[in-house]
Amino acid sequence: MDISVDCVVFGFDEDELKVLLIEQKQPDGKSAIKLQKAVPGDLVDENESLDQAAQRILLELTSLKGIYLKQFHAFGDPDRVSGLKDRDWLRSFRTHPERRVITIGYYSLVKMDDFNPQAASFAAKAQWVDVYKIPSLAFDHNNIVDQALQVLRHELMADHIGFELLPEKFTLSQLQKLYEIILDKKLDKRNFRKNIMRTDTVTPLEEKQSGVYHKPAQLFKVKRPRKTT
Amino acid sequence: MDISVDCVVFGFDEDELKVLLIEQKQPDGKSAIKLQKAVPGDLVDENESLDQAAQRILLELTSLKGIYLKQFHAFGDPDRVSGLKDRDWLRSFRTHPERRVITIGYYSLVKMDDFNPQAASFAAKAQWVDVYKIPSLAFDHNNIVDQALQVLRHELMADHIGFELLPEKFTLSQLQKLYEIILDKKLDKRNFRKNIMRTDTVTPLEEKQSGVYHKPAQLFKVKRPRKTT
DNA sequence: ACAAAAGTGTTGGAGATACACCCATGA
DNA sequence: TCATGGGTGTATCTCCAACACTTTTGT
Repeated sequence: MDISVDCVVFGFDEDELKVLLIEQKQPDGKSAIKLQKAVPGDLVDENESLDQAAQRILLELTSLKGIYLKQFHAFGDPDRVSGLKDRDWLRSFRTHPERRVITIGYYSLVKMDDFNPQAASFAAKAQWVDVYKIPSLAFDHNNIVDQALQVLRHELMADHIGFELLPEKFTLSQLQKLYEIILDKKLDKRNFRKNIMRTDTVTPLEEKQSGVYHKPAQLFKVKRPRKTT
Repeated sequence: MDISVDCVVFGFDEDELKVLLIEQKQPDGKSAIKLQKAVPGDLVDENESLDQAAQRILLELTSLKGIYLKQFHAFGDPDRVSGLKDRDWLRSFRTHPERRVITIGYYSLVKMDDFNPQAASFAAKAQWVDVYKIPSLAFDHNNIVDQALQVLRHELMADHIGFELLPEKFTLSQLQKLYEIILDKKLDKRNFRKNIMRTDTVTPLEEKQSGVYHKPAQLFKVKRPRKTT
């Protein structure tokens, strides 16, 4: 049996919660394979831990280190790879195409700001897709993304990890919008601010927004160093 | 690489929260191997899902079906099997002793009442151990048990799964004691009862305790059918 | 009658919710 | 000066914590 790791990478662009999807790689020489979109993932190497494998995948794809990354579930149905297109792809791409693959799901939070500069280098193979408009994906990846989103919602409330998706400097309105989009419901502005302040994870900078067409907002940064798994 | 499933089986005996431990099997013919205690587990078969593997292990060991069972974490450090004794055991017992093994951790809740009748058949190889007095275990099983306990505490509060550890009929005092032992802190009797009643998961039976040396307690049963994963 | 656990309500404080107006800026 | 989002406080209610005495049974 083979073990792989799949990473559901979340990003946020002021307006939408996004997931990073790749096109499956085109096997050399063959071109008759129908490619599908998928979540980035790879087989675990002989000498790396699961966490390391997830980091490696993320690093190869985004050139970013020290990103929030967390294991959330193992997917091991014998028929999780059952689609015809999935099997075609495996046959032309894997050294052991018939081997069963069990995958460990990770989810990851990246600041799209840090990310975009690098985008050109892999733009052809990776793209951000609105989490609420995900197309049909390879293997059982739709299921994996769904579960990742559930876990993200839960951990957002429990551990206030939302900052991981925002730039270093952010306004409370941006933060609130992030919460609203992830949780998919509206929040009260005053109560939201009280709550965030009470968690004591955020400090105001000596700096305000500029160049906006309305009263400029106070900028904040995260207080405590953030966890990286 | 091989995949195994390990089950941390919790039980409750009115007084202590217990974990089911087995002695590692003695390989035929060889007797120089030092055996250690471990959590029950086995390699995943070619055609079963992870959940099925966990159920199979539990069934073989306890003859019980329909038990609460939940995946909680994958353990995949390349050196999670590093002890000398662990390697000795693998060498004499596994067909591919040097293969790396990644294990998926499950935890399970059983009613020790249902369980005890069968005990004789495997008493030699399995035993209940107080979760707060666990000896040194094989592989990384101490770590696995610790994490299972953390998850159990969390899910007890979130989903009120405590009933799974009690007999069909139970008193509120038993239930409270269970919570106190799992959470490792005392609870207020009146507040506890209010809380449980508010969850609306429990109904009184037309029956009371008997044969006790004090005021007999009302017996309750679970209201909603319990989940089995 | 006594020992042992069962059962039962109230009060005070903290946290959650609901809600509306003035402010600073760029156009 | 106007349009736009930024920023702020209070009243109410619900939830949680603290706390002590009476009841029923077996011995």
